[in-house]
Amino acid sequence: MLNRTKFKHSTRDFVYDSLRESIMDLELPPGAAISEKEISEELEVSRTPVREAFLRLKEDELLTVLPQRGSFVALIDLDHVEEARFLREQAEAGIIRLACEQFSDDCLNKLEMNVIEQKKARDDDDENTLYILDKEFHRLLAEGTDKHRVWKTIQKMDTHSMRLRKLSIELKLNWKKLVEQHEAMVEAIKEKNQKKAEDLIRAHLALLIYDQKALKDMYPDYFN
Amino acid sequence: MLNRTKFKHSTRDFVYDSLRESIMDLELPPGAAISEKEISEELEVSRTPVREAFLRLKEDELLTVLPQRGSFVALIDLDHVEEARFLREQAEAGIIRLACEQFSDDCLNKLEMNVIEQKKARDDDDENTLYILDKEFHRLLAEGTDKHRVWKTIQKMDTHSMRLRKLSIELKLNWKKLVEQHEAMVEAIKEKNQKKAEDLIRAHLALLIYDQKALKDMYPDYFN
DNA sequence: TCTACCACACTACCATACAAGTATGCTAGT
DNA sequence: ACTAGCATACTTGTATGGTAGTGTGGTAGA
Repeated sequence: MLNRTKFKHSTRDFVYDSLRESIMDLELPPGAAISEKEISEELEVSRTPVREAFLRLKEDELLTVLPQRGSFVALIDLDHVEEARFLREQAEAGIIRLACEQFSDDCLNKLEMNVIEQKKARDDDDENTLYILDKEFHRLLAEGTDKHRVWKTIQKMDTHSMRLRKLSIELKLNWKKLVEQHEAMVEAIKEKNQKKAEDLIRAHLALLIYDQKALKDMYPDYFN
Repeated sequence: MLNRTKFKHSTRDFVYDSLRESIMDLELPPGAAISEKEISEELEVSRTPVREAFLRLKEDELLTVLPQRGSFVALIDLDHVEEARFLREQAEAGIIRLACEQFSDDCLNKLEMNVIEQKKARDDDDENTLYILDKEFHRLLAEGTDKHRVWKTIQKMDTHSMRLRKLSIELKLNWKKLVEQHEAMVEAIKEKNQKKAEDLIRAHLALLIYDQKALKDMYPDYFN
């Protein structure tokens, strides 16, 4: 559980971050009923900031609010997952083409450093670090091409997909291949080979389509 | 001014829609200071739904909230405008490629009907209708490829761009060319020619980069 | 005249009270 | 036994009071 005092932000943000984290960790599973009052007592704040956090989560499609009835953690929507993946693929394809044109040496360096760390983590079988570095790699691409908001938008849509992934504990991503792909992308950017870079990143993101059907059979109550 | 009774939705939505419309129409110009109390008195509702509407507008980057100081209509951010256009271009390029693969006859019909109406409006010099039909055309592409959320996301990012456009009263879009492009796109989809369709829509969206510098010089206070 | 300080008005933030809609289970009547 | 209907305990929606932080203008003092 998060600690309120750790946040320099508002109570509202504290509640929002707490709930979002709980939902993402599936500590609050899809379909779970939560009420403003219950959460406010649990976090020892009043209903107002809780309510405001609820509204934000509703905007994020992470909470379904039924007036006078109750609020429920949103079920995982596979259409949502696919749309998020689709938008991400299109956006990142465009971003990496831009990167080939305008990436600064500084940005390129950061990217290369990141890949080096990825290799290290891969050799250490440190999947957690790899997960973080992978995310960071794509963020660097977006930041380096001045597409901060695009990145934020993509991340915001990626929530259902992230929960799906969390669901699949046994999911064994092929990290070796992922790291190689990242390395190849950096090469393509250095060569300013737009076509190659775009093809690489599209293939890369296609790997994120893992077996949804099996998961849906295993946890039918979590899907809509 | 909107009328509250027209809304079957909540007071919160009424306030949100009212404010959003005012901001988009530049009735509330960029930089304008508004307060919860002021709006609540104006719309004759309590501060709570106003506050909740403020928070949503903040999420949309349409309102800058400074705690204990005040809330201000967000200045137009040209970086924001470009990022929105960029994301839209990437997304719609992907969508139209999909449309070439999987568009149903029904969707294609709707699209053709839309273009016919566009031609009529063009011949009548009815720019307002053309504006709506243009928007509808792109929405049909997204809906027909089951990318409703992608469309919603793009629209949500398009707010700064829409205000910029509103600012340029004298902006004379070349509707004749736009309609022809739309027609050509439908042709490309019918031919299932992905490359042609994609090239067309990218060129189409590039037309939306109009003279930002002149506008910024004309209304320096509206930009950041 | 200039400056330091303070009172005041204003803000958004949070807590709480009340209103209104909904689901559920008990009870009275058949 | 069964059902209609109401009491009740929930829910979210709205209203309002109080708190703490911020900017400003006036004033007292040098």
